[in-house]
Amino acid sequence: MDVPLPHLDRPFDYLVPEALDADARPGVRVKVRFAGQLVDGWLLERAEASEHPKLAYLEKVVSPVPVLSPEVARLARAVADRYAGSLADVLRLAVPPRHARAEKAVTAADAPPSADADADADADADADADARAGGPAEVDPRGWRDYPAGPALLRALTDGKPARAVWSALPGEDWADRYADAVAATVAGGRGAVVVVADARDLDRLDAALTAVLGTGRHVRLTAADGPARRYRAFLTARTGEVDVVVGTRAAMFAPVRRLGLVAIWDDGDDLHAEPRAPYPHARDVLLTRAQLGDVAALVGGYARTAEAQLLVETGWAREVVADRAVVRARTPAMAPTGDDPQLARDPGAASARLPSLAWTTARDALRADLPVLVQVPRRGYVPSVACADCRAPARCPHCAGPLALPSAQGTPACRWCGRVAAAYACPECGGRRLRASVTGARRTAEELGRAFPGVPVRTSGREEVLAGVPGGAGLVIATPGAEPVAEGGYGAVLLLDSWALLTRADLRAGEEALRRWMAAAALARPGTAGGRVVVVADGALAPVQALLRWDSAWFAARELAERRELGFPPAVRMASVTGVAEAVADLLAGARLPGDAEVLGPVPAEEGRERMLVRVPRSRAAAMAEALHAAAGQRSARKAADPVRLQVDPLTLF
DNA sequence: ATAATAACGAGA
DNA sequence: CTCGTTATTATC
Repeated sequence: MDVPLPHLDRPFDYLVPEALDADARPGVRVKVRFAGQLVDGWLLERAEASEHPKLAYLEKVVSPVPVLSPEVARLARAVADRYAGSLADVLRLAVPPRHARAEKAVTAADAPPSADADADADADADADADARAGGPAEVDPRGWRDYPAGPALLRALTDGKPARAVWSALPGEDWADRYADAVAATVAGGRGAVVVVADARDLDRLDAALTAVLGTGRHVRLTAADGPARRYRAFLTARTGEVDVVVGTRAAMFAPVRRLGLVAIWDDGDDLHAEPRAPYPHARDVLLTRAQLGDVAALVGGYARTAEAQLLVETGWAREVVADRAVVRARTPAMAPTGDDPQLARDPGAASARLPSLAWTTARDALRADLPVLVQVPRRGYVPSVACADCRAPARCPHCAGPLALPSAQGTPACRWCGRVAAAYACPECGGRRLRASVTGARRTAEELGRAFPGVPVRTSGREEVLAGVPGGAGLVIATPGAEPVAEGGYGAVLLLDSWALLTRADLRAGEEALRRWMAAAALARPGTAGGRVVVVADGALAPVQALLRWDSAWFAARELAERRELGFPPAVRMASVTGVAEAVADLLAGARLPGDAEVLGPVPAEEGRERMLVRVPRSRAAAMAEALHAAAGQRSARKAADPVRLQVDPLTLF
């Protein structure tokens, strides 16, 4: 039933009229009379009989296309259960809104949707038989040879084995090519694949890599950004079994793929992988659930490793695929931190750009060698910098003249470049002591750096315009995190300027996120042996900085996970947040039959007028907690409690 | 939203 | 005890 009310989150039986008998197959959208009105629903299965005494008739079948595959139906139920949500909410995410014209186009071109699209088991058996007969040829492992476990992973994919890998990509790695290899290996074994990436740029890159390996017509891209018609069309192409490889952003995580053999996610730490609509599932977890339910291989990869991925490794659920230290060392650019740089601003050029001296000389040297330089700066609005409230002069660090910024509304201003706290700031222009927030984005930084290096072309890549790539040759590229273009031949230097802003965020994942962004940028530099250098403006003693310098995010993730175990934070435990007005939150928790070892923490203030409580249980109690919260939400919705409560399991931010 | 149903209380 | 009204709850 396509109603989000939690107390109606169960199947209902209907009679099928003679006229609809042929169309009324599992997976079709239907309309039924429910509580007096017509509502949308899903036909989950046909049955001979019903327990229910008086049944109503199905009103109509919206479309004879069984858009909901059995595998996805099962997955959606599991995801709803994990996230204390309703099946209807998950199905809304899993099946894109119907687009009649697109449907007509696909089903007309295709043979009418046949039942054997769902004959997954039989097809699997065939594929397995092929594999045993020594049929599918091994695909060339190419770059996977750099990782000792790589070739075996590809072999397992071709053999249709449910291998599970956590992959730490080397700097400079062409991850899209490696994912294309993994997909090709799966396809060679007669199975399909679903690959999820964070944004459109990553998708374009993966799409191109797949086209190079598989040719055209073997895969389809599925993303909400392509618009409703194209999205639905792509969805149907997969659903009808016309293609069995789907790549996309998180909208693709539920993509129906015939004979699914591999689910993969790239850069699972990117917060774009978290679905913002109820029940807020994370693409990584949806894909892993899918792998678990279906005997499907899973690949979780990134330059940086998340604590969640580390947990997969430590519990033995997945195997790590990492390069040997010698290979890592050979591929890593020369890295240097510049925390307390005594040389600061002595150089006239550095002074004009207000850059730490090491950053400036590194950039200068790369430009002289006719190599491009990447400068990573904070996203506009991400961390507001501050100006004098009286004369509007930008507030500068008394030590290094870097921009001051406020970590939060009530925080003390500190320098974004050297990290020093400016507790007793006084404006050098007018002596004012009050500060106001202002914004210094990538553009401003670009102007300043452009002046420091006259005659060098300056490009910016950020929110408004994201560059996919830049040519080799001397040039400055100013990019916000996640928008760094790939440089032909690699960057000669990468400067990471937003360390302070990243590291001081009051967030459980601040360190992990900083490392993730640094590694994503540093990965675009040439190896140290080819002159590539990375300067991170941060204290070299900090753990995330250490991890970057050694290119060892596995070490950092293990440390991070250990810390979260100690503190009792996800993913070491399962948490749920309950958000709403105070009475509603209290009401829901009072009605929830939580497992005995559940801890209720809070309240912490949330958006205006609301508060947030956290429920924490050991991972073994996760299902029971979700069930209890969902049931409690059901009780509330059944008695039409006025104030809504938002339930989030493993919310991305905890504070 | 709406209909069935339980609960309640006043009057016979 | 019955009838009429109101709260409750299930909705095929």
